[in-house]
Amino acid sequence: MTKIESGAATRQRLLEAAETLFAEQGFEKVAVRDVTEKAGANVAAVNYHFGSRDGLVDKVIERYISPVNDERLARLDGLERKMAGKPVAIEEILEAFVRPFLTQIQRSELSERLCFQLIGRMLSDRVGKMPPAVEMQFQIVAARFKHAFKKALPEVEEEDLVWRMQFMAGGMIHAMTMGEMVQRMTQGAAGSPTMEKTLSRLIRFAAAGLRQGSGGKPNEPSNPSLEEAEKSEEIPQSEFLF
Amino acid sequence: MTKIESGAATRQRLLEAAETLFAEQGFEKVAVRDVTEKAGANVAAVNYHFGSRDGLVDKVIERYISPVNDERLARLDGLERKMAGKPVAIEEILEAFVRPFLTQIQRSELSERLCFQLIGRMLSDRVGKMPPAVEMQFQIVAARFKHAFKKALPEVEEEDLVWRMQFMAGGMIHAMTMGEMVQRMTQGAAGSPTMEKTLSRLIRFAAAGLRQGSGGKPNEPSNPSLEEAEKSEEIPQSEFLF
DNA sequence: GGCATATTAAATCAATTGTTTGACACTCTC
DNA sequence: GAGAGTGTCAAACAATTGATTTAATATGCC
Repeated sequence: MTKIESGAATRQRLLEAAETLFAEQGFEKVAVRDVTEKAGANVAAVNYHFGSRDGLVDKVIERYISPVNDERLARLDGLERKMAGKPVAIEEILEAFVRPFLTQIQRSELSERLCFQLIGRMLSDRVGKMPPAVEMQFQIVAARFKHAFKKALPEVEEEDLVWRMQFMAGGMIHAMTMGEMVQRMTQGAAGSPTMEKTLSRLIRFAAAGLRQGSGGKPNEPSNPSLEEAEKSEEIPQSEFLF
Repeated sequence: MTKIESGAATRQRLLEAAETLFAEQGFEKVAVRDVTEKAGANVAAVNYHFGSRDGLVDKVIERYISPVNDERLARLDGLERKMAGKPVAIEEILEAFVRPFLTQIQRSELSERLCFQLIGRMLSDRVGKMPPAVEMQFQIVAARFKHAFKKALPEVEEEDLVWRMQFMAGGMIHAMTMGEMVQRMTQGAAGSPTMEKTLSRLIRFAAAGLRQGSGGKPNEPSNPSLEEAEKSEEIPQSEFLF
């Protein structure tokens, strides 16, 4: 009687239940039983379908982040092809970097608010614990966008640029994470004109911070004797992540 | 024999052990037993000294955040007194907002890296779960700094300003949280000239983002019919937190 | 129909969790 | 030196955790 729905149905219900619960309570606090109960499945279902609790978490993350990173790269590809060697405008790079999240939010079955929170949690709580495939995606994304920014801002030295990108990413993540803010942002019902406005606000903010007075003098003398000491010592693998 | 050290000694050891463990593993993952074991105390010690596990967490947070907020307000007081009614420069407001964290890092017994991570975790994982006293501090800090920024940027409308401050805070928090980055940042041994440099980088980035082309035209028309609909509907308590 | 496979349900496991208890030791006061 | 007050300790508690096992049941292929 209860088995009319065969195969992937339960798996799908588990994923959706997990997404909601993870968004609401975080990845750590929700128990396997909470997920299976909400999904109307058995406790063993998670372990059967995903191998383990961590397997479920990884799948949820992958389903949400991978399309975003794909779209990021696709958009950047398009921009660079369009410019044919010329540097892409900073605002356009930023849009290619951030807008895919809005695409994902529209694609998701979750409410905007929950979807925001879910992605925000992924980007803040799960740094360094992403599934390997996603981790590799981030590497590529980071490298590609750094390259694009470097081309658009040739006068900014690399270390500076990396930090500015880091601040930019932080602003983006923080805007997603903050519950109150998100609510305020997503109150505007359906099409979310407020979400668009927030996106453009973020882009303007980050663009200004990235170029910092367009030209940008070499950014203060600063004694290079001390800080450059062990520059290329560690900094092994991951460029950085976001 | 083992009881020579009376009273507050164990309490102190518990706090220090907890700080280290929380910094390394996060507030959720470390068990009471981990703390007591590292502190060389009994399992019951945490409940005896702090009432509960949450009590310990709150105390750790309070010890680290309260002095920061106090210094923030004191610095802003000083700046405003100095300017005697005139608006304070954005860079100075930002420094009053961020530098107290560096002060706290120097004050702490933790290594710079761990201290950074600990504060970063507080600001990202524990939003909305701060102890009441700290929560109230944040209210005041947010209001005071918003007022100062508003005065320094009279042409920026309030909602815009709030978002820009939010992005700024996000960049700051993210910079603290990112492990790799922090390591890279704090490699420069003792006096941490790199930390100073990072601070000034953050300030320059945020200042540029906050003012966005100095003057700043009213920031795109944008249809006000849709978004202003339910402006003063919710948004009850906390301004926002960081 | 019948067999192999996939999927569920119920019960159970072992481990870990935060917390509590009651006894014991120490310090200080009267 | 009796006794209150404060810390500490080993032990145990009840609850929850992720995971596994066992048997029953549905599904697909021949």
